[in-house]
Amino acid sequence: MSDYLNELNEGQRAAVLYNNGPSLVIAGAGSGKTRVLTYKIAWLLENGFRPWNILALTFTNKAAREMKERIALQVGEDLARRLWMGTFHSIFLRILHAEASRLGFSSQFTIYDAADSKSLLRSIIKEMGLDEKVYKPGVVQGRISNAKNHLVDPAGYAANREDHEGDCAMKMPAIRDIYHRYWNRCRQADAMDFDDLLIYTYILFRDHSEVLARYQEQFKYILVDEYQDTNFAQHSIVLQLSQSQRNVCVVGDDAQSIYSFRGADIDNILYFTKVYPETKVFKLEQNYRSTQTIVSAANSLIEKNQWQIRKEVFSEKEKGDPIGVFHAYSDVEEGDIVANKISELKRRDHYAWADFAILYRTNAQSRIFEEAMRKRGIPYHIYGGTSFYQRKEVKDVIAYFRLSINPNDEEAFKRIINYPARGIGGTTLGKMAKAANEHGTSLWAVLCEPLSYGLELNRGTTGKLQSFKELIAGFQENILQKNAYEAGMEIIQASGIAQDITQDNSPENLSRKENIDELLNGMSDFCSQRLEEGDDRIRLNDFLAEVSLLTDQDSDQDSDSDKATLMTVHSAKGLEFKNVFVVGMEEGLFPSEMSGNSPRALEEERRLFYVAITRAEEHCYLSYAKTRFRYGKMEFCRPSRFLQDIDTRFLQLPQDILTHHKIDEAAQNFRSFVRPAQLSPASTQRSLRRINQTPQNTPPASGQEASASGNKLHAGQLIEHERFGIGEVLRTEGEGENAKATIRFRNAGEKQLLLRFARFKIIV
DNA sequence: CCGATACGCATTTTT
DNA sequence: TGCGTATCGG
Repeated sequence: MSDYLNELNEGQRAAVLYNNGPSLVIAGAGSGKTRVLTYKIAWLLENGFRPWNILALTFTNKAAREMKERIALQVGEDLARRLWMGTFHSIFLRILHAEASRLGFSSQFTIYDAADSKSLLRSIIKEMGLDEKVYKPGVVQGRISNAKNHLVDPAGYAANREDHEGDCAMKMPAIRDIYHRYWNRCRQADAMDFDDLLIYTYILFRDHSEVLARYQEQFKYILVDEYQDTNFAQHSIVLQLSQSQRNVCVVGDDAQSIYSFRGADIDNILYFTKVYPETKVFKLEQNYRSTQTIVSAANSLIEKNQWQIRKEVFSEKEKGDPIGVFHAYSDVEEGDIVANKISELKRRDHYAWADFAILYRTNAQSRIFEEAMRKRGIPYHIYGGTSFYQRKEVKDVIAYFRLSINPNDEEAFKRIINYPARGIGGTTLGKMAKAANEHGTSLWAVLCEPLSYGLELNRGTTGKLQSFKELIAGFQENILQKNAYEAGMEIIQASGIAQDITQDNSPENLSRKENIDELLNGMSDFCSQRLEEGDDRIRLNDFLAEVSLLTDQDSDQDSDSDKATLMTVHSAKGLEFKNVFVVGMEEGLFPSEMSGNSPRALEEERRLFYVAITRAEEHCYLSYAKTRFRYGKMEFCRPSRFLQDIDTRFLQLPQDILTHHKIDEAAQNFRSFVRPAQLSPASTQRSLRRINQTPQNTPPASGQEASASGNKLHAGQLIEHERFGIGEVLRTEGEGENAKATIRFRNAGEKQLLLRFARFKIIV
């Protein structure tokens, strides 16, 4: 028996060793879930299962890659490589490539990304003469995506009264027709969108029992990671595949289900035991990541949810410090406080910058923290800009690749017909699109024989179309003889892209060139890596298949450098940091106002907060601001209701709450609240609640002491500035209109303010 | 066909 | 407020 079993705790070991039918592993945050999965696979490999008999599904390429690496350490490269391990989408793509003909697709079908699919929908909406203001492509896309995630095809959608009534309620009765057209146009283009990879896999198995039987036979053991994030389609396919052998192990944590807006259905995990009544349930409750205080605080929070699988997560690490709560006067001050705290902690406890993360609910919040960090020279790194493969120049190049592999790819066609500019404009394209639609064929077919589709073009245009056609036709013939890198090189040169981006040395062009070079480098790496592994699938179509399911999260760019991390709570899932700051803890922001009064949506927000807190290993801080700029206006904010969900025994309320008390009295705008210093937990809870009852739209220090010219300031006074917070007056100079004061703010440093403009009130 | 200006609109986003 | 798209003028 392998020694690694000794590295597991009792619960983990039981989960690894059980393989007599379905099992559900409820893995609390930080409980060593990945460890269980990897050891379980290692164990299976050592006990008679062949690697190709094991199917392991994840949600991200990164998760799959990391798990593969860890398994390789246990059982060796050779075995690990032969596992069927990957994301739902990539594994199903592999299956669909092999079985495409049964579904009426070619084996080289294109994958439409979200932008392609939106653009196609936009064309369809226009063609149907519908108002784009009413039929917003994004909303329509959401409806269709949702239908597909629930395995509803266009016929099913049209037949479903509920769906249609929903559309009508949104004044979009034609969605079912759009869906129908969209479906056919994708088939016409030999293209599948991300959701199609799931629904077509389901259809394949549903309608071709011999195919299903073959895969059921092959996959003798199925494992699924992050099961709480599966949607109905994914859940259904797992059931299809596991039906006969019933060796399926799903792992997840219902408390971390935060992707319902993308179709994830928490019920899949909550009711898994209803689908397979003989399911053995394992709970991993020991947290190896965080201090006891952090774990207890998180427990006390998630307890408030009603839809969940109860569990007792505990930690045996040290007790640790309470969770610090900060409040700021403005969003800017919040940034200052957090940045200061980071500097202070680093100095005090000798942390690396990379030990810090700032987590926010929305990307829009990042800017303020960036500025605060930059001001202090703290190196940081932001997750979640436009990813590499979404950059225009990269998409353009890839569109050439796509069209060369699949000439029916309409979106690729539209993208490059006039890039680089070759004088084929909207008018011509419009004529072609009209002809293609009327004849139910592709733009490419029209391009090849413009005359037989009755296109009226002048001679110049005909010539331009002809040469574009020849360009692409040339690629189609050539590129499959070459490897991906050579093919890519040729296309970039021959298409005129290379010339277009080297025309001048403008900074944008330089960066575009860099990106294209990076793409080429990636292609070269792709080829050499596959060759090394003895895999000769290194042609352009192979590259495309891989790259279309890749996202930026996968490229671990400058992870080696020591930088603090700024990201949304969503993107922090699965990560951990020594010190975590969860910022913007305000009503309307976190929880988001979009969740309204829907209890289910609110519970998801609470789970999101749970995810945020449980990222922390040693210290966790929460902060909120009283005012915040949103949509160009200053808004008043109340602290998040979630702050009250955490047992105050685990909180360290604002240290300067005394001063705040004074301020609020002085301003007579806020009700005073009990001093927390000498309070029992219960009454502190009450005091926190009082904060929340602060009238929502109370103006701040509405002018009476504000910056009127008669206002005399003198050194030693304490003031509260609208944006910089509390500060002490160091000195004043000048008279009347030119009167200035130098003020040392607690969190914003020293500032010189022209009193005529400064917005503040005097505290003492 | 490209640039400038206007308008409208705004969570979260593993594939 | 600030960006991305829509439309118009050169």
